[in-house]
Amino acid sequence: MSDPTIKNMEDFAAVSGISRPTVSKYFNDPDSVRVSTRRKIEAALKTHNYRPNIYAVNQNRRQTKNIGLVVPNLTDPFFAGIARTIEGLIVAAGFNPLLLSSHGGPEQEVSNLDSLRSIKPAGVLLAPHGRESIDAEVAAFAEEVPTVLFDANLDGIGAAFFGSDNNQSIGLIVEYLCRSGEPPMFFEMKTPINPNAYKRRAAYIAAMERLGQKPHLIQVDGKGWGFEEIGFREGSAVLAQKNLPSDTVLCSNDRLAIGLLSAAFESGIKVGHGKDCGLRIAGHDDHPFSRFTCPSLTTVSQDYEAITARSVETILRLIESGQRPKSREVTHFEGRLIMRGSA
Amino acid sequence: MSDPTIKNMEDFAAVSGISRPTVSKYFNDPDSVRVSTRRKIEAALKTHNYRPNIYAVNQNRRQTKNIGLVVPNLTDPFFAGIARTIEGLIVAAGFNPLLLSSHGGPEQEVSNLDSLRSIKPAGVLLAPHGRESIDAEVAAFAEEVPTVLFDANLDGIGAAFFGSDNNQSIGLIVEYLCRSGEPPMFFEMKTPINPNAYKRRAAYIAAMERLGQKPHLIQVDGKGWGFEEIGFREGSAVLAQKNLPSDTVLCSNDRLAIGLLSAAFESGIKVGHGKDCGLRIAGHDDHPFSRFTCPSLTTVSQDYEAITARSVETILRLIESGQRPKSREVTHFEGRLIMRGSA
DNA sequence: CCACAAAATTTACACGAGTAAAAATTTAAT
DNA sequence: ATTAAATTTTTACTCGTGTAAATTTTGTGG
Repeated sequence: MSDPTIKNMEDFAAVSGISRPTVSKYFNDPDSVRVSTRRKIEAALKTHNYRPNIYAVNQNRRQTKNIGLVVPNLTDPFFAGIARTIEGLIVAAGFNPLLLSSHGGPEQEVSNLDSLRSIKPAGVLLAPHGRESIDAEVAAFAEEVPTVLFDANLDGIGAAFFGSDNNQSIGLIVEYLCRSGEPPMFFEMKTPINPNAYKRRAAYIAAMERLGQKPHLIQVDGKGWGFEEIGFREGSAVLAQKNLPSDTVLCSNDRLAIGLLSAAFESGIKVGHGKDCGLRIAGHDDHPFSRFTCPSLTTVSQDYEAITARSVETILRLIESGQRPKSREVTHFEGRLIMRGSA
Repeated sequence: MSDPTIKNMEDFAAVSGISRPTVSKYFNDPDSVRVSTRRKIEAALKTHNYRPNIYAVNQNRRQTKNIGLVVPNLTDPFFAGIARTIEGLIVAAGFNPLLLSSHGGPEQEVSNLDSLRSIKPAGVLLAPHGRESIDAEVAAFAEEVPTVLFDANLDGIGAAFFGSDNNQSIGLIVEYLCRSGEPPMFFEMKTPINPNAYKRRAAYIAAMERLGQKPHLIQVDGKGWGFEEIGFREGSAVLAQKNLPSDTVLCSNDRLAIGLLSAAFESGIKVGHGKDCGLRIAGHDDHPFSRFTCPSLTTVSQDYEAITARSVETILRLIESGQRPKSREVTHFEGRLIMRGSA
């Protein structure tokens, strides 16, 4: 199987009885050679187990087959799931995904983009942190490399954006909560790390006002990605004060809600929409674990199939066409209400 | 900043006033050149923003600076956390981590190793699925590339293994559960996907017998990595039958426990060690979310700092020495009991 | 069998470095 | 200033593949 005599394409071409340039052509597109020669090559491939040296290939190709994929935090199952899906789509398209996580924060996002630069990717899919401080660097990168943003938008940066319609999704759940009980307060971090959080805050306020309700923001301290911890710690403090204007809490995301759920449990407050419940809690994102909280979490699911599919399609089209799109496409997909036990 | 006139090391050497071979030397080890020339190069670097072409570099270097990191499933926050830690250590050592997840199962593990082959990594850290069907392929890979296994051991494969002492950790929690209430039943999948599960099963039986208790295995159906779902679905069925020999359940891992916790909640069974509780549930792994379940989950934490640190150290030493170790090092780290609300 | 198009071969150069050997230069020590 | 040691420069070759141009071979239709 492994043939130490075959060190390069030259050797392999020899044993397969085909000239090297034709073999090279075959590896770039098996269908570009005559079937008879293709069969010869593939026969030789079976006995001799050769593969082109990736580094030599990429040094000479005008374009690599690499597509970078940068997510803000792989430790968050939401992004892990998205990454997995996107990776699959990229592989299916015959490209090579390169997964990077910016869990270190915006600085690491920049450093990730820098790593990608040396890989010379054909394109990049980026879910940005969205800090003003680094937006300029992201913009510069997107000028050099075809880049599609997803999850979080940065105005005017990248060739396209695909994400959720926070306005619609938050509106959806606010309406549901108002219809089915007391109007919700909004539980969030004072200075959220996730750019969508700001949109959700605004969407909450807008929805409440649309419904003739007075918005009530509960903005807690805490930084970083330890949302459950923050939701728990700060939630415990919030629940301790007894003069809250509502018994319903809409959390900026499911992970905060999971922490708050835990805080309520520890505080002996029963959560749910039963008569004996003292608190309703809802989230946003339909986090993989939110089906299994106690009680299960009412939330809004993002249409991440659409987001991933369209993002990949777009970057592939961009790569194939080899040119910038005339206009920047911005698409927000609608969320779906997921009613469960907690609200 | 970006200088279109500088296309390669030749050009850069020209503007920095240093010869190309010396510049090359600098990039391979900045300390290998005289300080005066280093300063010249670094000055030029600031104005001209050049970096060596990775593909050309790797084509000619005897060794790449790439270290592959393969985990069974990045969607599992436990592995996501480990991957993050290991990535940091690899970067700190001046290497370039390449993260791959085998969520597709053993077949994808093989395909991941195959992808790594073309990257020609200096070394690989692998947390294997451990299916007999593919062990041979993993073994073959480990013969070609310096490989260290972690999390799950495969007999005799790879240069070293670092993982948890399931025997100790399961013994620990079984003893605790026996001491503090009814002896536990063991809740697990009939045919687990995770190789550690088999060790834990055996460890449970051994611990129970050591304590003079009769082991009771609850082996449920289900396949794949949807542990919470399996724990919930099958757990609901188990909890429905009222003639269980014990009110205490030790789950093979935390994610199953999370599902079971959810099942208990839905069934109206209160979980915990209070007098009014009908069920105690414990897990294993100290999953990032298990602090926030309701009630919080009693479990055993793996010493994953030690596992990650030693794994990285070992692969680095292996790479540096450039030779196979005389003997295969196998190290099991002890777990720590994490007592919380659920048991 | 001929003509013609399609595909393969031959030849040759390019890519962007690593690296080795000999010659020239700089540095530090005497 | 002299000398030896340490660096740098010069020169030249290597790695493995992409790719282009000219030439030859193969396959197809009439």
